[in-house]
Parts: sequence; C-alpha cells; structure tokens
Amino acid sequence: METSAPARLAGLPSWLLTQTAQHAHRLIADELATADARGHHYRLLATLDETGPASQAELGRRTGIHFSDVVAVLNELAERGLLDRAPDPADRRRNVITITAAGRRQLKKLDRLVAGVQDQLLEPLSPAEREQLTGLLTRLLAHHSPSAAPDR
Amino acid sequence: METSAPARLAGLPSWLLTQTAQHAHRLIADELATADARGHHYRLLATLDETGPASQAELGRRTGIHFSDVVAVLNELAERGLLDRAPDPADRRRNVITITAAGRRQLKKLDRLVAGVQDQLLEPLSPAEREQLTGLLTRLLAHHSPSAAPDR
DNA sequence: CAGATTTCAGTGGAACTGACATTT
DNA sequence: CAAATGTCAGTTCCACTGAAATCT
Repeated sequence: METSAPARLAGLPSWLLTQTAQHAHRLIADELATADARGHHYRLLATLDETGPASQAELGRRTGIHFSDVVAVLNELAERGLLDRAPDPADRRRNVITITAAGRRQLKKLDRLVAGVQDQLLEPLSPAEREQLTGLLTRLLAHHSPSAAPDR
Repeated sequence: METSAPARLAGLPSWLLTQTAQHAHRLIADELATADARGHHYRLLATLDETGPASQAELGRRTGIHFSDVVAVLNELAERGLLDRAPDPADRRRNVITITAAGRRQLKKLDRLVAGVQDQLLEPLSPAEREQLTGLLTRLLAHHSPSAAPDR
C-alpha cells in the first residue's frame, strides 16, 4: 500500500509514531475481532479484573475511555454476558459494574491474543531493543499523560 | 484524564505505541488547525512538492491516503487555492494535480508548525535517545510496510 | 441549589468498502 | 472486453461535545 513516503515525513518522530501505531492498532483489532471483541472491550475488562467492581464514571477515569463511550462499550459487554450492571444501593445514581466468570474467561483469551501480537509487532527487534523501545515510550507517555506513573 | 492505566496494559508495546501516537496526533492536529489544515493536507502538499505533479491515483499511492479520501482532501485544498486540478490531455481519465505558489507557502508554514511539535513531543528525551527512538521506529515501520525503505 | 452520574444524540478525523461512469 | 481512473455514498473505530434526567 504505502509506496515510499515523502522524505519530509519519513524522519518525523510524530509520523513514525502514528504510522507504527496504526500497524499495531490494526494487528490488535484484527486479532481481537477473532474473539468478537474490540480494543475498548479489552481495556475495560482488564481494568475491571485488576481494580475490581466500579461505577461507570470510575471506569472511564481508569481506562481513559471517554465517558460517553463507556456506556456503549458496557452495553456490548453486558449483551455478551461478560459483566454485570447493578444499581448501587449506597448511591442510587450509580451502576456497579462487575466482571462475570465468563468475562474472566474471555479476558484470559484476549490476554493470549494480545500477547501474540506483541511478538509480531516487535519481530525485527532484539530483546534488548524491545526494552529500549518500551522504556523510551514509557517515558514519553509519562511526560504527556498527567498522572500515568504514580499509583493513585 | 488518564489515571493510572491497568498494569496489564502499561507494559504492552502496542499500548504504549498507540497511546503515545495519540498524543502525537493530537499535538499535530491542534497545531495544523491553527493554519486551517489537517494531517492529510500536509501529507498531500508535501508529496506534491517533493515528487511533482501527479494524478490522483498516483497521489493516493504515494501518500498512503486512501483512494476515496484523496478526492475529498483535494477538494478542500483546491477550495483554498493551494493546488490546481486540470484534466490530463494525454489521458482523459486523469486529472493532473499541481501545487500552486500559495500551496508552497502554506506548506512552508506547515513545515514549521510540524517541526515545532516534534520538540514538544520528544521533550523528555535527550538527543541520543531521540535518535534511538526514531531508529527503532523506522525499523519497525520498514518491517511492517511493504516497501517503505527502498526508493521506488 | 451545585455537583456527580448515567444516558443519548451527534460530530469529526481517518481508514476502508462498494458501486458507478468514463476512458484507455 | 478488462483495467485504470475519478467520484460518491456509506461504514467502522476512536475521541470528543452537548444536553438531559436522576440523584446526593
């Protein structure tokens, strides 16, 4: 598809980042699609599994998924029986979202698929180079995302 | 916005890539917006300037912008007087697209804006680290994009 | 009342698909 | 005829805006 990109772009970090990210995104999306899932599904299930039941607003904050989109994604996950949505008796504005057993099984499956993609993605790099890359990117991300580093 | 991402994601190269790319993309888009332009505009103008007049199909191939989208983007650029669209007398299926003087001026302006973004983006990295990063990304991109490396 | 939460309707950029008419 | 070209309509995914209803 991509013939040779204009020289002006080829050296730009922002271009390199967005292009490689696009490949990564496509690899992930294709892989997740084989399990009837999308990127947001994985994000949300992983967060639920790691940090326990939460309100939808909380989930939005934890995943970085936009507020309005959380609703739609939760609908899709609930349809598939991967989570439970129950009103919070302590605060009747809230829904408490809990991952189900089926949700955990699905999450494990997605974990495997996603792990496989990392290998495809980083194939041309040596183990040391892979660490270099993740290290550099982690620092970039920490710099640009307000509070990605410290816990809470 | 982003509180702490789930640990499962935080170490994933694909996650790091897509997240940092998202920041890059937003920085670029915001910056280009100040000049009434978008990412596609810059790509197309840069390609036109570097490789000369071309048909729309050619431009699609050279920029990696999807065929159908080239049409729309060219419309926007033509509206702004940044390029000329003329029927090719040699092949009446084709339009020949040529960048105008105004287009070149705009391109120079965008060049400056884009260059400025690179600094913001890589701020936390030393010059040596910046080279490491672009080197690694370039190799990833070459691996995943059929023919991004060799000329033609 | 101010503020948080959930929900819905909609926008916009970008990648992509499918169909169609014209020309080679 | 098959293939290439330009055009248009529409889809998907993700990020985001705005507004409304409900509850604290």
